[in-house]
Amino acid sequence: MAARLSLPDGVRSTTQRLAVVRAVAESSGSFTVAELHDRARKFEPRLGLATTYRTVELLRANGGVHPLLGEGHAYVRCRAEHEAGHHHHLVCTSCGGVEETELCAAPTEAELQRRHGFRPAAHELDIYGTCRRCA
Amino acid sequence: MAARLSLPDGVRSTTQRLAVVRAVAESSGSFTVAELHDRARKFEPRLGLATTYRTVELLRANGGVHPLLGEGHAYVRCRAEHEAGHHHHLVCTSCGGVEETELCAAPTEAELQRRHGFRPAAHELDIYGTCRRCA
DNA sequence: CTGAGAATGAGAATCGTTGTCAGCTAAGTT
DNA sequence: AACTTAGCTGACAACGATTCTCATTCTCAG
Repeated sequence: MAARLSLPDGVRSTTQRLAVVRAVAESSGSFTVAELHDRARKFEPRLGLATTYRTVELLRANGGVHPLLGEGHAYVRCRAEHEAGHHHHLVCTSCGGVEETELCAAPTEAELQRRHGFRPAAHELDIYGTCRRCA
Repeated sequence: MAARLSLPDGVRSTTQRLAVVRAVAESSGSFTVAELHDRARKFEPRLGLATTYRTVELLRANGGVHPLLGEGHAYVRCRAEHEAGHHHHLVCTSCGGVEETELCAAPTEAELQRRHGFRPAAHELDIYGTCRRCA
């Protein structure tokens, strides 16, 4: 089931799309579509921003890229990367500080399927409480 | 501890802000800032959209409201629901729909204490994926 | 009660994203 | 290899959500 980073079947393989795929493959962490556009221009300088959006949407539908919560922008991140650098947030309600943790727990895919017919792709967990310093 | 739905300390309590807080308190599920603006106008018809945005930002910083990954819109939702029935959200990245679930999992308090010295009080889990209808 | 400065409404400005359309091109057909 | 045509593309207009500006209003400490 390895959703390898590639274009979906049935679409044409153009230099523009290949440039975007290559840029995603070379990127780590999360990035905006505009940043991706810049990077992909190294491979195909005539690449337009609209085409970048269209290709990102293709990859998203194909599972190669993930939408992320951002600061007003639609951030996106390579799926493999998403599974690697997985982390959650510990938010201190006293000082407002945010810490990251790799501790993770979530309902299983099987459970979500059975109870809700829902196929999970990603999750976000924010834990609120009191941090060490404020305790 | 109970993060009651209220304005942060140090800010002035105006009828506009109170109208927004009241509208959030009465809302369930997710909503856009524009929808919130409409609802809050019942209490304060002269309320402006910009002020609604400003107040939502106050509440967000204060933990009263939570941004969700939506269809390009910034969804927010009331966090006071925690006191009623504990539940989490299944957000469909295809149609933007939000479903509630009682399925719940989170790192244990013991683990959080040991690894981070963090004392958890509440948590939020948003699961993103594909809903039954969009599958 | 008063003054200082915080908060507001209205609407312009900004910015990310999507739509439009004439021209271009991949890829199957002959 | 040339032909055909539906799928793609870039440029830029359009759009909608969010933020900014600023003159005016209002809160609240003193």
